[in-house]
Amino acid sequence: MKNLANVFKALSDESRLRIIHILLTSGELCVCDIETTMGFTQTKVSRHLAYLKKAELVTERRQGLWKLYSIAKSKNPEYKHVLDCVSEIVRLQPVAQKDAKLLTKNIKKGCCTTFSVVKQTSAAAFH
Amino acid sequence: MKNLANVFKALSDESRLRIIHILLTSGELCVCDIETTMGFTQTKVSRHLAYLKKAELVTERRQGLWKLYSIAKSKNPEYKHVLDCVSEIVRLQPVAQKDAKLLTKNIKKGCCTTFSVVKQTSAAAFH
DNA sequence: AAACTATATTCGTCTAAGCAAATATAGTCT
DNA sequence: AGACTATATTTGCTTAGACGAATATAGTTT
Repeated sequence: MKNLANVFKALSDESRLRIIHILLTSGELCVCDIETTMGFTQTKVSRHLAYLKKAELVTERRQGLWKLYSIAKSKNPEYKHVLDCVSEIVRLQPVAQKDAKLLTKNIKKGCCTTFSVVKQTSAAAFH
Repeated sequence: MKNLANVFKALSDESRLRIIHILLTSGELCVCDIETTMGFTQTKVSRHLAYLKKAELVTERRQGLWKLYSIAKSKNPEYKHVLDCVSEIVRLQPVAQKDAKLLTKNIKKGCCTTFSVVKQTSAAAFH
């Protein structure tokens, strides 16, 4: 129960809801992509991601110099259900739609240029 | 979006989740029933109910000396959906099941004796 | 090794919110 | 009106958390 309360606490902040939304729509992102998309400072994004990770809503993997964050797959189907509800709601919010647009624009022009290269290289390496 | 964050903030406390759960299972309760069921002080229950009311998760109506609280019907179907998910999850928590047992016991033996009478009388008055 | 880059953590400050004890309010009953 | 009862609010205290600025860490490149 306490755990459930903690999950909601993690969701009780507009910045974190927006981060969750863009991670849901994009799959996986590095910190600086989130920074530029949301117009937040590095500290702020990093702190919120740490909070989400602690609540086990998000996981991270290292890719060279970058850390790639994505939505955590919960073992608990109930939590997954809640997360789905949340994303349904968040998706409809005006700020979230603005974020989504900015995100695709950033990705198209390669906001994280250096990383894009790495990404392609490493993706190629898997084949 | 801020509103959504506020809803989650209201859900981010174990005491409030328990209150929501017993309101979901019981329909409508006065403050002292919640007090005795949960073993909380009057101040504590009242404060949390005020918080839930502010978040529009709960409504209240006066019945003589008592105030009866119940889960608010949201106009927004999305929120209702979230609430449903929440109750599904909360229902499975051990504390919630203990609460549920205590609640039925309290209601059976008429924890709010004076009110039970009023309730019957007023119920009778409707026919 | 040293410079560099992406991300994390610490520090100092401010606000929100949790709690119990005490007090206030609003209905009810005599 | 005055005693009484259920609920709400205030007070004083303590802790969590949000923020930016500064600093630390860890991996990379030369």
